[in-house]
Amino acid sequence: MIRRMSEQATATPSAANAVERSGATPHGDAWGALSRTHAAVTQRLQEALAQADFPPLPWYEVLAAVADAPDQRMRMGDLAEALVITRGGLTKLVDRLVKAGLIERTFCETDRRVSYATLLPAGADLLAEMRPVITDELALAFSANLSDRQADELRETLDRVRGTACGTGG
Amino acid sequence: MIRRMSEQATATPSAANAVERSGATPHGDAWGALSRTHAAVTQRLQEALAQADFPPLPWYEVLAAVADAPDQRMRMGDLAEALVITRGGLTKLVDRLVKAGLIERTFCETDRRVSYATLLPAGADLLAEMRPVITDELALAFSANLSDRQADELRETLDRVRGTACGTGG
DNA sequence: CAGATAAGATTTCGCCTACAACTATTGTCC
DNA sequence: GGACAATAGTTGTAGGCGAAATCTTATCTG
Repeated sequence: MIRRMSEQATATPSAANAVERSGATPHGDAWGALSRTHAAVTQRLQEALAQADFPPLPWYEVLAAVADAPDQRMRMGDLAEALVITRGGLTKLVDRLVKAGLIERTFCETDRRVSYATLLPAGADLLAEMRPVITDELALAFSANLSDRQADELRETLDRVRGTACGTGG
Repeated sequence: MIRRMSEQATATPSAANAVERSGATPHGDAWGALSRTHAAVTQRLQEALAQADFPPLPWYEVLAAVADAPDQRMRMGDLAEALVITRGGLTKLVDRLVKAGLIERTFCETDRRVSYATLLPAGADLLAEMRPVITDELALAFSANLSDRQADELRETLDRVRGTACGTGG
């Protein structure tokens, strides 16, 4: 592990004094703000859900995504991509929701490889209860500070960044 | 678990048809963009580090934070807050870095409760190697799409949101 | 139609993180 | 000065997530 350490650790000790501060660049700062803001808001959402005795945030994300999809169902792969988690992780996440009776697995008849996560009434009802909690917290964090116009600009800016982060090859 | 389900699931079945789309609000959209962008960029950074045979992203964050601190050392609690992780989690994260010889634990003589994570030369050198990888990826994602001025505005906007998310009590 | 290749999903495994309980030190109040 | 609360870190435990291997089904090719 860390093969480069033994190579360079003693080779360039002067580097220790020449460390550039990452915060020196506007982009590094922007990334730091993005990262910390995401963490802070996520924490808030999780706390709010826990306090109301609701399931954790990933459950909400699954329910919300599936509910917004046509026929209130989504292919596992698409759902994983939407939540930005791996398919393996999603499989088990969906397992828990199925066990809780919130969604069910349905299967495609034309292509028997694909399976859907399909919303159940209990899931829709729970989602309806959870949404206000999330919405209120987001309103507190965003609406309180940003006009609708600003929020929209923020969204657009972030989407642009994400587009590059996803599309452009490394 | 999920006590509210049994209460409401059958009580308000009509809610299933009255689900509001979270994407309908500008703030919900902004949050979605923030969340997905963070995930996408994080993934990029992790991949870039792994591809260069470097330690994972949290290690970089520790090294960067400590390197930027006065005397290149930070109290555990402050470090945990800076990284937005729990103190317990940080203890073990620091354990790994100590074991790898990148940082060391030092202690405060005036208050013997506090311990510092202190940068070692090997850590500084490794950081110097890792920084370009991170910087390049961030430049790709941010500089390519945003002017310095836009990046700065983005940072300010996010900080404002974060301020509310942290400060306002829930 | 048989074999090869690709795509979708699941399973196995191990690491990492949060949560809660615990220890040790410091501060406060009477 | 001693009891109690508060603060700083660590530890023990459980659970979630990612990486890679596996299994099944589709599709392509001769």
